[in-house]
Amino acid sequence: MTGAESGHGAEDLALDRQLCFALYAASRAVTTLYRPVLDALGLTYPQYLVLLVLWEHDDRTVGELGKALHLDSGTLSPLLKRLEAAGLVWRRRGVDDERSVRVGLTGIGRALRDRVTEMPSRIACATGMDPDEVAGLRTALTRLADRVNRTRLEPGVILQQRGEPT
Amino acid sequence: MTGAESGHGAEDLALDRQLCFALYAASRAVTTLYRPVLDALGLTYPQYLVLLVLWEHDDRTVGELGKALHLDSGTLSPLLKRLEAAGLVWRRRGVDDERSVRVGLTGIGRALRDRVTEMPSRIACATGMDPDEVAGLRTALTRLADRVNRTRLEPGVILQQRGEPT
DNA sequence: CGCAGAAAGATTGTGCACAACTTAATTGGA
DNA sequence: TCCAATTAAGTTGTGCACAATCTTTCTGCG
Repeated sequence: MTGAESGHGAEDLALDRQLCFALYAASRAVTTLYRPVLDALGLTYPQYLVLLVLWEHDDRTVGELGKALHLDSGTLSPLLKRLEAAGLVWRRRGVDDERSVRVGLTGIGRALRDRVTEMPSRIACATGMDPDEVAGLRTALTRLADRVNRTRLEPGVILQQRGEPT
Repeated sequence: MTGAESGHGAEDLALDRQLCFALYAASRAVTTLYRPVLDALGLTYPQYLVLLVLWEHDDRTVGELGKALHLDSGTLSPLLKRLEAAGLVWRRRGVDDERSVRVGLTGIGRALRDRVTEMPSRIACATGMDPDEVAGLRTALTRLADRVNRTRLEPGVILQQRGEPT
């Protein structure tokens, strides 16, 4: 004991002990890994994620894209405009509901898929983990995100919310 | 088999199978978890990370902070200016080397530490994971980031680099 | 019908990340 | 000694993230 300690949480604030920093650093590292490949395709990483969603299922609203990616229109609207300007997607107002905007792939956008089909295996190789490890880590992260997204911390108190939608 | 498949990577491009997206989503989810608490302190999440480093070891150069956080001066310079403007840190040119800028905590910056000592346990609680799980995930992420940071993907070829500094 | 409230996107403003470039200080030879 | 190369920060420009706000459209209910 070197001096006054408050009795808890004394040295748990070390950067290397924070799960949050490990997540933040790993996420940026993996994004950096994608960068040279995506640069060659004229894509940013978030743009690539949008294309992943559209390659799975075309012609979706901005809101549906946002739900899949956990992004709001403040992020997606300008991003989609850039994808449209690049000729990869089209955007048009919904016919039945003029409030919504539907987004879909152009021929160029659809064709781009063939240029990234090897990315997952290349990334997997770069991680140095075997497929089971990767799947396990992915599952753990997804469960963590799901759990955390149902929790709100008040500035002074811990609150758990929304165990079920009732 | 529904049609022509290139023989590999056919449907591995589903968003929910991407480790990169799980990382990206989990990282943003945890940052969002911190936000209300940090907002009350007038801090952003990257600013909080800088303070974590300084609370561990005061009076460091911008480069040292960058190495700890994997951030460059383009990110840190304006961030540190804002922390300085908020009265939490000081900045001054190095005495021996006028190129470097040393950064340290003010009394206010140091005192702020007492207001976040409970964050790690609150976050741990919000994750719904026991301490061993959290530690295991943190270790896996750190190893992943280390491994990935030693790898460069060429637009068409996989290159492994820097096994050891020789 | 008429209108209050809700819903879907778009816009605005702040603060990262990161690449590319600039400036200033230092270092290491020839 | 001198100067080319290196190093440390800072600056500039682009593109996310996200909060707050705004506009347009739709829905429900009197």
